Amino acid sequence: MVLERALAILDVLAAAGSDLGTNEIARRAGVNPSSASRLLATLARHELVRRAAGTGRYHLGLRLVELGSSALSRVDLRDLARPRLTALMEATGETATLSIPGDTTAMTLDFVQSVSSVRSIAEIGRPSVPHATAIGKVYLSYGGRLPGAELAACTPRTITDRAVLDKALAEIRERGWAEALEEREVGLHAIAAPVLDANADLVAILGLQGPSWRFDVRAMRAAAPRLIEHASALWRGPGR
Amino acid sequence: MVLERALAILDVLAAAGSDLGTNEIARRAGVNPSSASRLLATLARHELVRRAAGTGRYHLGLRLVELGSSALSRVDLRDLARPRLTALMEATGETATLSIPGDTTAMTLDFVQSVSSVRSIAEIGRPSVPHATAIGKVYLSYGGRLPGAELAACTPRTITDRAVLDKALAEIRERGWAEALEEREVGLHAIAAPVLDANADLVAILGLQGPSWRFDVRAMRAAAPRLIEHASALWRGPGR
DNA sequence: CAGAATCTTTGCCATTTAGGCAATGCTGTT
DNA sequence: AACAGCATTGCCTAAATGGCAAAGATTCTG
Repeated sequence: MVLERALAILDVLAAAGSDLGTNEIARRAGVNPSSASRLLATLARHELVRRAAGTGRYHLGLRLVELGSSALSRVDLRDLARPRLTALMEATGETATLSIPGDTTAMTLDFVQSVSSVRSIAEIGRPSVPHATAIGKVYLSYGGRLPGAELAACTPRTITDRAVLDKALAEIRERGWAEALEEREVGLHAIAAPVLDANADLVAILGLQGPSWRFDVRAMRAAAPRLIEHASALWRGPGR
Repeated sequence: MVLERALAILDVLAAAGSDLGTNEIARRAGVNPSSASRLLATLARHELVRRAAGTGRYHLGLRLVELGSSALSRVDLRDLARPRLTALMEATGETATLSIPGDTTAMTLDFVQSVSSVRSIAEIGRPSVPHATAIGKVYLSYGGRLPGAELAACTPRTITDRAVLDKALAEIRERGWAEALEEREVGLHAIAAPVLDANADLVAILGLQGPSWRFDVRAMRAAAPRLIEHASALWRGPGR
């Protein structure tokens, strides 16, 4: 039970943009201030959180950077995928991403940013919105479960109907790649393709994303075969 | 108490190179297997750890990547330092690093890798050995505390005598930069300089490192003024 | 292929520990 | 200067924990 609370506190701090005080944390995490105080003291002792020198407010600690980095480094997939991400970015001019499936969503592991001055941003450690992104739809198509029943609308074009989504997922399985047209963010287009292992289990997802005016439907369709090629080659990749 | 155990488990998993089973984790973390089993179940529920599909063994989970990334992003110092790291790397040809001080050591936040084929490796989220690295010595010189009394020898050239170290630290404070000559790793030379805020508190550390045959004492001395310049300019940097 | 040896999980129970309340000491604001 | 909000600490009860032991599952070995 204490773990849950500690986790809630960490989540609150992760979600907060700025440093927070004990009471504020307690309120947002739904725990008693006294519990928060004690938990924070323990967390601080292990540097999972850190209090700012002057204000006494808390933010996430460096130990988490260490643990996160350790969780990342386990996945040597990144080393294998790096050259492919670069190749994809150079071929299309758009940002290429590598994600891996988790229990509830897929998460960005690595990316190669577009060199264009107008580029779409990617961030390591950012989870996908399963039903509203190309990566997320690949995740759902190949075994990912959708926890909640309701589909939140991120933009006017987000798929919010379960039946429509299921149909799209089936299509993706057939075609081998997914697209998302301004479904998570207005002005952002993306495609994604699964990396499957010998058992046809989903081990990773390659994605491409760019501004909708440049990375339009034609560009997406044109890039898809190359994306699929790299994705399917990734598993067989060097040494594996 | 449960938090400590959970942390111990995470540490074990972070340290382990490969996935581990419940018993093995319990043994290494010094907890009862039954406790480990229950703790792991809780941790897995929150995706702090994840069990491999086939084997049932555990490794660190993606949530940690998210939290670590969140802890990192808080520090917009990276954005400020990026161009300086690049400039330093281009001027010297060696790997430039940005670290920030924690409670017990300094940690690498960002780096720009040398373009030379022979380059020294850097890694985000790696803590410094305080007494055996240039970065660590800057950390100690400007307020960092040294927890343990004993100084472990990483190489034959590591400073293991407390008095010698104290003298070196005093010198660093005077001179404004630190050096490490194969003290953490044979064949690796490094220098580092503090980034101080208005109160002369240590907010970050810039470092340069390279192979000893190329980044020799002369090259280090030559690079030092430029490093100091960037480090002291960083705090005043754009917008701040 | 069978027996053995681990490994993993779960029920059980005494003990420890956590969590809420309330009180105290602080900090910063009007 | 008074006050409101914040952070911390005793205290006590209730609940979660951790060790033991046993059962189920899996793997190794002969």
